[in-house]
Amino acid sequence: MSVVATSTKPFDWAASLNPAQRAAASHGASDAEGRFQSGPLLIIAGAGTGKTNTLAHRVAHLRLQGVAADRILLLTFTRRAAEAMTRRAERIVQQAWASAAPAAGMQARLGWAGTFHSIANRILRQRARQLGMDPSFSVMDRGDSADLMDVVRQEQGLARKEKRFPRKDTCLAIYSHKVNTQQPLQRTLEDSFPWCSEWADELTQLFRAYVEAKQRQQVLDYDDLLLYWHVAMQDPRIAADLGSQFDHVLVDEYQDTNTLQADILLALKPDGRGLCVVGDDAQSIYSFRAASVENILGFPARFSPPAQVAKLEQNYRSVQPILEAANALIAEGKRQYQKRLYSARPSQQRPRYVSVADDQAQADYIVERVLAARECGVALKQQAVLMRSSHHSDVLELELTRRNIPYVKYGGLKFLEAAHVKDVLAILKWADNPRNHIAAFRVLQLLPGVGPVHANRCLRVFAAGDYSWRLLADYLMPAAAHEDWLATTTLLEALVTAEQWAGQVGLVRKWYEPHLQRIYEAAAVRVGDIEQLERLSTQYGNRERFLTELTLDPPQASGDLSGPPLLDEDYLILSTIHSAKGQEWNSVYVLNVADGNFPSEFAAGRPELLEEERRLLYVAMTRARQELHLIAPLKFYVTQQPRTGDRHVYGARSRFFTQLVMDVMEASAWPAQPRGDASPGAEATARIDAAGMMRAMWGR
DNA sequence: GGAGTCTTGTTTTTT
DNA sequence: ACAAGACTCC
Repeated sequence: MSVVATSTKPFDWAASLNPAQRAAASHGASDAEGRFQSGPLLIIAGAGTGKTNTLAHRVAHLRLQGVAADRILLLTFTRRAAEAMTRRAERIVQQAWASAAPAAGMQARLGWAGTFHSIANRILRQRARQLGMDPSFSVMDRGDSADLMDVVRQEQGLARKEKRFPRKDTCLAIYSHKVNTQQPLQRTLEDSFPWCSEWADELTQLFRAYVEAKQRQQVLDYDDLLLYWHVAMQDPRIAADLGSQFDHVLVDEYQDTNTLQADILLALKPDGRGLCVVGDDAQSIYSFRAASVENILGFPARFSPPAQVAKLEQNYRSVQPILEAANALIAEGKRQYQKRLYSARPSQQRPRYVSVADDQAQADYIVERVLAARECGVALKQQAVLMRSSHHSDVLELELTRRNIPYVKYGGLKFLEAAHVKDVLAILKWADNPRNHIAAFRVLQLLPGVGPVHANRCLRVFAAGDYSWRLLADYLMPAAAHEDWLATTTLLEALVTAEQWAGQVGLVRKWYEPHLQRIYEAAAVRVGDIEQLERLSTQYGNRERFLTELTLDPPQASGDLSGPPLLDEDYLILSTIHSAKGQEWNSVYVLNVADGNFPSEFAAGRPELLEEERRLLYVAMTRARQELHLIAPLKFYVTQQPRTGDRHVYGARSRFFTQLVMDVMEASAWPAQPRGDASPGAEATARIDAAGMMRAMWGR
């Protein structure tokens, strides 16, 4: 049955789209039986060109052409993006229906929208039996995965080698990179972890044991979600079955997918029919997560005839001078889909390249400009400070706190990484999956007098008793822990037998409070976090969902210690560039634009990484609507040094700022008036800090 | 075997 | 700055 309302009614579903967007959104046609069909499509959507709007319209178009909501699969990079897109599509569909009676039984909400990882989670739970796995598996976050890796690492005696063996986080990063790129381990080591390449054999052994440990405990890490999905797709029957479940598969941020994800898509839609991917190769910034730009560059050629390519170049976000600077920057990059962003919004103000003396001056400059902009009516929320890595804002954060300017920071250390939050989650995870060794191990060591040895012994007995909670309660703990052990097993019993989810976190909080007081100095702040966790928990239907969703979609922001501000409050945005993807603000300030940071010193010497650094800066610049400030400290401090340390480097100008790029910027120094004899005046915009470079030659 | 103290080494970015 | 590991004392 086909439901087509658009042709007969005046409502134009695509009224807000330009011709290029409209073509992309409506790509395809109904066949003789009225079924909407489309060949593979790649939409190259430059920054700010209305990508979300276009994709939402495409979804809406599919719906209006009669494609059922549960036959569309929408894969996005974050949960937030999926929700935004679904909501938008829904609104368009409903507007269309308002002007034409909807067919009975049509519902607007998309059933399958989310990140690759969360969709994998759903599919795997549905089809676990077919894959010989238990549908009640737990999903481990990064921290837990690293801890498990460490346990295995210790067991294998790798920690006590003559020469230093890579640490747990590095091991996990190597493992993850290897499985996501699907290349031989040696290749991963050479390409991305050259300082570990001598350990290939030991790492192979370690990873084998790590995989076995995960299976024993019925836990999956992030990578497993993709890996198991990928494995499932190798089975022709499952692949065909799943492929026919969806008529249309849409993928957002395709430039940041990895080969594993590309293979899953290809197995889902081998001939590309119904497949539509959207992205911008110029914004590919996740190679450390094994994302491969080649996915998007090579997409058309994976099909025959090749996929159609639609290009969106009209930018609706930024004023023209910002785009000129961004275009100039990216034009110097290597392989890419050529495009030139343009905008209808003029401005007399070029992006500013501001030289400042050091970190503190950088913070002062930003505070001054932010407050000035606010006086002119630009809310704090409309301004964002972006940085390469999370700790770059340390000095600025101090200054903001001192001046009472509220802010929220995205990226960097998260809520879930705090020890006390992990403690609370650990006991919930244990109750949810008795075999979860990592969670149990953590819980046991909270008890006074119980360290790794007792914890392990207890867990061995627990496993031998086939994970019987009853037997566990009888386990004899050291005397110091007797009382707390009773409380703990009572709590576990209560959690395991609880009929409903409501109240469980409350029980845990009461149990945990004395431990918290005992373990931590300033417990008050941490109590607040636990309460917040409790509030958060009420939004989920049951324990497993809560734990899984929290792992797959952790809270993004952390404010200062007073907790996240109320929604109606105004606050400044601080964000890593990676977390700023897809966002936009009126004024944008980019921190530490100097060589060694842009590009990062770690990228030096590796051309592909250098290109990614350029794209990273490009992403940062294209977040700005009206005003863009790139701040270049002449001297910036090296991190990871004692409080009194004075290690710093004299930042040469970033190599990305060639003459061509500088020509479309406005260079200045701040403060404008020299503060003293040695402070940089207007001449500080001189191209080279020769003296600094001489010193920098000799290291720190 | 636990817990507290000293020493040493350290690659950003995150689903 | 910070965390992991080694070392020491109970």
